[in-house]
Amino acid sequence: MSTKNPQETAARTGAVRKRTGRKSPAERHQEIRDVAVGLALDEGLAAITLRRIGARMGVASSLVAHYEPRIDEFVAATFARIAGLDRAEVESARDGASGAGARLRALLGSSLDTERLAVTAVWVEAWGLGRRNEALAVSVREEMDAWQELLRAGIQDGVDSGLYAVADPAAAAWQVLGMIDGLNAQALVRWEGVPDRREHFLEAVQHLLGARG
Amino acid sequence: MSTKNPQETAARTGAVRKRTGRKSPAERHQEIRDVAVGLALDEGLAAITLRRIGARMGVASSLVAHYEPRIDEFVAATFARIAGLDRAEVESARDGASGAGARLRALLGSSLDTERLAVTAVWVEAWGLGRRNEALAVSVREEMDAWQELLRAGIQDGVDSGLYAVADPAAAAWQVLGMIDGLNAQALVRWEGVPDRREHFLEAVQHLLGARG
DNA sequence: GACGCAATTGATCATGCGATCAACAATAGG
DNA sequence: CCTATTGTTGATCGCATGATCAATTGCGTC
Repeated sequence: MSTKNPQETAARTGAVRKRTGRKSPAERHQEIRDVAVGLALDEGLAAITLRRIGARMGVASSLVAHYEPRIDEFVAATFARIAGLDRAEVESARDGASGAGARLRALLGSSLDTERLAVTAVWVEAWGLGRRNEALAVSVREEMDAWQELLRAGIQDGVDSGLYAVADPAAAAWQVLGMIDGLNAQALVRWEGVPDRREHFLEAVQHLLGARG
Repeated sequence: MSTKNPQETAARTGAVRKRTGRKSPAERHQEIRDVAVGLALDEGLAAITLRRIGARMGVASSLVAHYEPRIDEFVAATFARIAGLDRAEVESARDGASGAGARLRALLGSSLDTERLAVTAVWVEAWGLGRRNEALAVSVREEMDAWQELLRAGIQDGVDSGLYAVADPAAAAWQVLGMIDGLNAQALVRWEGVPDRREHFLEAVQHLLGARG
């Protein structure tokens, strides 16, 4: 870039940027990313198209293409963003508790929160779409790894505290992750008629981890 | 139908039906259904389009449309067929064992069979597509209900035999189904690096059902 | 062996997709 | 104030989808 960023000049001159109209590249790019996240949460990953995003933000589809030239990778990036933010929320729920046992329970409990339904829908769609979008498949695997590590660390803490007796925390983490994904996917289709989801789940995990007492 | 079925006449006259060329409506319709199942297993539910099916069986897409006028319902029906056939296989595995405990183990074990990967892919895609295909969503719910009933009956048998102590077999069945779906979906993305899937799963279920001993 | 029913085809319409590019216009910098 | 940069548009291409329909042709029946 040989010219200075318009925003820098605006800041220097104290000019007020019009909210409508032309925006700085960084601003516009971020707006596109944000709109894509909202669109995916509202209508699914499949709704992420140049035209739908452009329409939602009142802009030509070609402008979206200008900032995101390869839609496949943009879909993958949007999935990663949604999954990452969601995971951060779950981590934050965990950090609200103290003690290895309570922390793991908070983690597991919030992972089954029905508020996460929209996110689960995105996950399920990503599993299916990953079949034909390699970039997305990569993002899905990375995000699953991150979740497994999150669970593994929580389980390991419990083992270190003498709460659990489990030979292979990593394997147990995969097992628990599978249960979380399955139960959430199930809730996506029928959230009714399956009482005590969390209760039974936590109990099953306790057994799985060989909880003492 | 005022005219007799061509096949009846062919049978009477002993004529040999040409494999290529014109076929009886029932024959053609069945062929279309079969091709759709194969296509979905090979390339996913999303591959079920008038043109893809027509191309695979060397026929005009309009002929497929003639027999299956609403593609959404045809996708739903194809999913139901795949899921139903798969479930029948799992039931058959169960019936190869005797005794409530062995039968349930056979059921659960075959449900995690890696040979079912293609079917799992169809399930995952159905969960996602069901969001915009109501007929498919209905089929998915029906098939999930059938699975839950399958598991519930197996668990109930165990309870009746005094093998398990579980207060609510129906709720336990949902729980186990969630675990099956989650672990299978997981295997779809990464079948490697997750050892002892079946082993740990069966163990977790034993605990969940309050197995004696 | 001719007739007529209906299985099958091919063409066509409207829609939506990603991608591309010349042209336009808003804005920063001199 | 004027110019150069560049954010932005609108048009267009090629492709795929579901749907529809008149025309064709294979085949059973009389």
